[in-house]
Amino acid sequence: MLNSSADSHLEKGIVTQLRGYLAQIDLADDGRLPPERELSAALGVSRTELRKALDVLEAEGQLWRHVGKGTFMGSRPLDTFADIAALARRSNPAEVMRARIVMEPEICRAAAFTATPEDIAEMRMCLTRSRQAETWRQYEAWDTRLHRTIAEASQNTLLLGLFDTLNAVRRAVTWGRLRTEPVKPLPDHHSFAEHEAIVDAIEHRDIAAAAAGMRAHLQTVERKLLDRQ
Amino acid sequence: MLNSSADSHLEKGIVTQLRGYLAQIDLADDGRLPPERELSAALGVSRTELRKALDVLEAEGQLWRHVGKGTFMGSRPLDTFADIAALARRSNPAEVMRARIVMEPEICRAAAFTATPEDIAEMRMCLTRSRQAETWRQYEAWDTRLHRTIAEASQNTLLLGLFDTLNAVRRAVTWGRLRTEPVKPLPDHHSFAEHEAIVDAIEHRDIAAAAAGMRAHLQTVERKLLDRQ
DNA sequence: TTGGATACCAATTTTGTTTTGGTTTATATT
DNA sequence: AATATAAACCAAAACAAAATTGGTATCCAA
Repeated sequence: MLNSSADSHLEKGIVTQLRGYLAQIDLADDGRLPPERELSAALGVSRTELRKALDVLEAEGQLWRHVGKGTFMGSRPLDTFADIAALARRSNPAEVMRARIVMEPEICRAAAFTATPEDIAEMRMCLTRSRQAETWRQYEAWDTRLHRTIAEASQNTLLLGLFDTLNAVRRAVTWGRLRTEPVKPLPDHHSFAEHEAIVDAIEHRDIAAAAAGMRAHLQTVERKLLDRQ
Repeated sequence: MLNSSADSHLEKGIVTQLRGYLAQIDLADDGRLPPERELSAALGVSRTELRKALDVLEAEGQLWRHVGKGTFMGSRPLDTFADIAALARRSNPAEVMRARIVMEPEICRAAAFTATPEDIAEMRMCLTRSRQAETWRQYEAWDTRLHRTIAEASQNTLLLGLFDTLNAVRRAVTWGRLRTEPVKPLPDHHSFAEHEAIVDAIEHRDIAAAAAGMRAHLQTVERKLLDRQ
């Protein structure tokens, strides 16, 4: 009654039966299909045979499975590493600057639309404090706060969240050589004028100038950083 | 509400008592101090009075509190919400589209520089598969994969990480209205031609066209999304 | 040897309970 | 009248217990 060809035919039969079943049911929003125990009962096959059929479909890339989670149609979601530490480990200062140059000018453009007088007042305070800074640490604190205030002013919580993530990675990334420079920021430090140009542009609702100013500023930072001045 | 001198003297007494207590105990390494109910008993003060004293210290920035968590010494950690769920809760579809329009065109520009032939081959496969899609679910899977392949091709792990974060938020955000559209993507769906224009630009190393194509594509998506209904 | 039923495992999700800061209300107390 | 106290209640968060789920091994039968 049974031979090898009949066996494979039987298995293929279950696979096609499963294919039909999957095509007919409309699965949940996340593409999850019933647990194996239910599915085997619904199809009238043993769990062992069902799993063989699922193995085939998984090998074809039509579905993916995970213990405790379930079985899902489509391709396995790629491991999205939102973990700051993991990101910082794989990244480097050059990438951080690239990412800043991608994101911050556009965030700044949005901020020029939506910044409130309070936002701008806080930006101006950051400018003043950063000029008064007695140490590089203080300067960086006010610089960081200025950039974040601009991101806040965009009034887009998602962009702000992405900015924060980027910032956290920036802090976590290993920068190798550090401030060998003069102990305190000199009055003619390039950032001062650039920062003021940016805030001016935001205050005057000059969208293009705001974005361009931020881009120019970050490119200067990048150049100073990578060229070793 | 103003206090008489006698009242403020009393309250200050509790505040100083609390200060002494906090100086003497060695708190856990997370800076957490005992719950209010314990603390009030330990100090022999009613919870109401203790809370007034804690209000003072909190206003001074010496500690911060959060329901369910507890009371902690030091300054409240800057709420850098890299947490996807928290981000999704505060965000909305409009912000997601804005953020995509900010990030993806620039990522696409970078990809046009650095994409390998293998990257481009995978993009082309995504194009083909998305055209063959029999359901919206399948289409979206290949659409998502195309966009991520482009992000991968930028060869910037940080930008890729930010892209993944954005994508995770996109999936988690509540979209309200759902597919009322035809059961499967029609052959003249706008995305097909737009996607192909983007991949063509990347393949020909046309940096500007790649960025512009992606921007145009996402703006079309945004328009379709927000205008209708 | 093959297939089926069963039990078990570890990862994960779901559910329920406890804890915690915040708030209100009734009752003394002065 | 003003205010402190105690108690109860709330929602957010943490914590713990239970139920699911894919993966695997075992035993049994055909």
